[in-house]
Amino acid sequence: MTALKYSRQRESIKSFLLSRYDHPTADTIYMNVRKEFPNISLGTVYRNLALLTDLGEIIKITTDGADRFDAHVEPHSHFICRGCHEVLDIQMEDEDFIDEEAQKKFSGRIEGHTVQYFGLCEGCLAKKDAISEQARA
Amino acid sequence: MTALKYSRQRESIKSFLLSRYDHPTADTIYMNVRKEFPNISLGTVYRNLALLTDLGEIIKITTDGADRFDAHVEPHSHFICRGCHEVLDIQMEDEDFIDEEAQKKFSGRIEGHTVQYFGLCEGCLAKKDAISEQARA
DNA sequence: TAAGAAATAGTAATTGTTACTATTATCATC
DNA sequence: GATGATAATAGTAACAATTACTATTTCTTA
Repeated sequence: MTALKYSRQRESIKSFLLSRYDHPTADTIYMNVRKEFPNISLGTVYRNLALLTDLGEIIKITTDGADRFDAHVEPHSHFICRGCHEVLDIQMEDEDFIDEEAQKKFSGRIEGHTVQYFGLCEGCLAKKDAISEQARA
Repeated sequence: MTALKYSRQRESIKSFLLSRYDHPTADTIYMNVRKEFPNISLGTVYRNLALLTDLGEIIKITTDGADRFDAHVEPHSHFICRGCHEVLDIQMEDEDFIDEEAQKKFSGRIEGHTVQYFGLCEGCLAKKDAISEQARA
C-alpha cells in the first residue's frame, strides 16, 4: 500500500516540466532542477520521472536516443524532425476513431495509441533549400 | 560516394528478418545468425541493421527496452502489449489521410507517421480474467 | 590475380538508465 | 513540539544497449 510522500524535488521536477513545451530529456531536467537543488541526484530525477509517468501526471516519449518527457497530458501527437531531432506538438482533433478501427481487426484489447509524425521542421526545410540553391549555382 | 559492397553476413541478417513476423531485437538476430556464421560479431549485426534501416530495406521500431526490427516494410501499424511487451502487427487500410490532416496544422513538411497501439493482447487478457475470477472466489 | 576499399571480428568505450545503501525528510500520533 | 515509522534522497556502483576502434579479411574491378 506504501503511501506516497511529498518531496520538494518531485515538485520541482514537475513544475519545471510544466514550464516547458520542448519535451526535455532526463538530463536536461537534471541540469535545470539543479539550479534549485544543487545536489539533487540524477537517480532522483529518473525515479520521479518514472513515478510521475506511472501516476499519469506526465507522459514519456520513447524515441531515438534518450527518452523525453512532457507534463502536458491532454491528448496530442508529436512531430519528430529527422534533421534536428526536435520534438514538436501537433494538436489533432479526435483521433480516437482509429482505435475503434484497429479494434475491429484485433482480438486483444486496444486501450489507446500514440502517433509520431516525421519529416523536416520549418528550420531544417529552409536549411535544405539553401543547400540545393547553392548546389545549383 | 563509398560504394556499397556485398556481404554474406548482411544477406543472412536480412533473410532471417524476412522469415520472422515477431520483430526481433538485435540480440535475437545475433543469436540466430550465429547458427550460420558462428563468429559473427554483435557489432556487425548492429552496423548492418543501421545500414539496412537507412536504405529503407527494414524498419526500426523504437520502444521501451531494446529496439526491434522488421523486414516487412509495407505500411502497417504495431500493437505493443503492456502485459508481455510483445509487438504484433495491425493492418490498417489507408491511414495516409492523417498525414494530410496533420500537415494542415504544421509549417514543416510531414513525410509520414507511425502509430503504436497499446493495450492487452489476447493471452494477457485471458490471464487477467483468470486472476479476477480467482479473486472473486 | 593484384590493388584499393569496404566489411568484418573482437574488443573497448560510451550512453542512458536502474539498483543499492546509508542518511535525511515527511507525516501521523502523542 | 518531540517521537517513531517509513518514504525519499544523494551518492555511487552496476547494468544493458549501442557505438567506436583497429588490425585483418573479403569483395570488387580492372
